[in-house]
Amino acid sequence: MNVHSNSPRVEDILQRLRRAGHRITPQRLAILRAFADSHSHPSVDMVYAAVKPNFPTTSLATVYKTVVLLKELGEVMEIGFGEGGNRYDVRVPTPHPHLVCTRCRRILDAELDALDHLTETLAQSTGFRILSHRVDFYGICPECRRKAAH
Amino acid sequence: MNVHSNSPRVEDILQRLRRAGHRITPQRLAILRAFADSHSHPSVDMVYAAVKPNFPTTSLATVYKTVVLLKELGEVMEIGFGEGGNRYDVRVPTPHPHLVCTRCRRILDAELDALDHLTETLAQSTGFRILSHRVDFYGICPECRRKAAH
DNA sequence: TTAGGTGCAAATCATTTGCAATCTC
DNA sequence: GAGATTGCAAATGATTTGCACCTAA
Repeated sequence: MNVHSNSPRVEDILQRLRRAGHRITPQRLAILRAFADSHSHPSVDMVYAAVKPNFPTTSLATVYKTVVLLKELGEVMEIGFGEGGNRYDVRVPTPHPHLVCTRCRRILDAELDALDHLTETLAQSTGFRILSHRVDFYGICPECRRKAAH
Repeated sequence: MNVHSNSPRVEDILQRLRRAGHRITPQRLAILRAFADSHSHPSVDMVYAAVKPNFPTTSLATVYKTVVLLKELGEVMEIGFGEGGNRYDVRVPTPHPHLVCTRCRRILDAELDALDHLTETLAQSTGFRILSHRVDFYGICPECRRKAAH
């Protein structure tokens, strides 16, 4: 992705930012691009590291503030991890299952059609009004398994 | 539960502590009891608060150190929460689904027989070796729903 | 022009750690 | 008595906040 074109997802967010009365600063644009370009689920530090080379004056605090803003607008979903900081999903900012490799720390999206049905069953049997979920599977990704086998 | 008898779960853990060469200090005993007595999934602060009245000299650091020890021994499972600290499960210290009330912060265990089958399907379709999971449903518990309806 | 945004540095909050004093085995 | 454990206080690491300066609209 070159520096002068935005992905549809970035344009999308930019539009909503403007509509909500927020300003498009060069820092924000760079942070948005870093988020959208990241095919994994980046941490704040990863985004910061990706932004700094193109925009050396950007501060970590600004990345954090931008993340807060994007969370408020629902454009980013936070996945809480104890170690090494939270990770974020800009591509699919709604609850969905993840596959987390505990070796390389990569996070992949997973398909699990059965989940909706499961949620409903659980709601009925417990009386809970279920509004959201967090479904993460931890293990070793195919790549790391291959490496481990020499 | 009075101060002089231990639940089977506490006796269980005490035995394994001794067997692993760890000492049974009064602080540890009090912390273990607080963990086991708590029918919800307590945070370190909750355990600390429960221990202090009976054992005023106990320090937070000791509670933390005991938690580390219990985690290492597999007697306690940590459930990571960003806000307000992690929560712990001593009763069922292996991965299982939870129902989390976002209003009263209560955490309940859930039954979900379908999960094992689901995990296996996911492992096959993705090539991941799945070793663990974290399945949490967030919502409003029956009690909080009742209160909300006057 | 002027609110909103940035960046520094200091403040938080949960958790960990170093270490001398104190206990359990 | 020896080595593990405690408890204080200081260190850590992620995140937040206060505030003077800056800049997009």
